[in-house]
Amino acid sequence: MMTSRTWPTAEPLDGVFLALSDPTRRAVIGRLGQGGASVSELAQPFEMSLPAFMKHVRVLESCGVVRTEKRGRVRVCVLEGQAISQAESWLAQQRAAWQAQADRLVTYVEDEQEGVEGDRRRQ
Amino acid sequence: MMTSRTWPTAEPLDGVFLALSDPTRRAVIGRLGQGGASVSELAQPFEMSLPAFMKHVRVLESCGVVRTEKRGRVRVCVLEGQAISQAESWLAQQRAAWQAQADRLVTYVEDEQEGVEGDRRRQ
DNA sequence: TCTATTGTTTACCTCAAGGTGAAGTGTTGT
DNA sequence: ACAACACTTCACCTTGAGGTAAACAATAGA
Repeated sequence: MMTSRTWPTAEPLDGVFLALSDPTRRAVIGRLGQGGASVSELAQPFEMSLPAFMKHVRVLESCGVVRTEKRGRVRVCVLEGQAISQAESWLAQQRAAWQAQADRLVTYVEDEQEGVEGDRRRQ
Repeated sequence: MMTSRTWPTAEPLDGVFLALSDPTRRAVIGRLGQGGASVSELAQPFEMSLPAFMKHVRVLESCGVVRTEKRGRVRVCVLEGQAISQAESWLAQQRAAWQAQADRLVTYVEDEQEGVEGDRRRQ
């Protein structure tokens, strides 16, 4: 229940990745990649009540993936590239570290293999 | 309550991003970037019961981010690069689309601005 | 063989996520 | 003025995520 934790809860990436974990919200992001849109415009493809859909918008907004602004009675939503970029570069870093380590492993195994082959030749 | 949905629930990315939304699990991924480790080795830095930690491992495993294997009494965990790569490229795609559209917008505004300046010159 | 180590299972708790319907608020267009 | 529109708020429900404690394997090492 997170009574005591080594790191402060709710780091920025928590929210971004949580937001990305829902297909509705990923679809919204995809749509907003083509340009801004109103809430009802965004909601149109989904079989879901408006209040439910608004929650998704709020989730996207509160983690900084989407910025919204009220113009008259319509709320306009636009993508905010920075949050997505941060998530992307975290992933890139992890993959790079993993790849580097995997390469070292392969090199090590190849060296071992050479050793074995050497032994075989020596037989 | 997801009684009816346009897309099938539980797409692969759902699980991966959900897994990434927890700081404990991100830390585990970071650790596994340096190479494989046993569960208790991984759990050591965390103030958390072992069963609780095992759940995190299972989450990482069931979405394909981590592969585990039982050797004797110890369960060895290793990173599986593919799942992370897929998440990464989804994000890269979204950012690219957003950037392309943002660039088009800037171009459009610049053209408008030139028009205005032209009008100003004509005054 | 006995004991410590390393998980694993079980039962349980709490809270937040994602959804609903119904009623309310503020704008816009006629 | 007033009807239609585009949210917004409210009260509520169900499920799953993340955590606990305690008891139960199964393997490794002395």
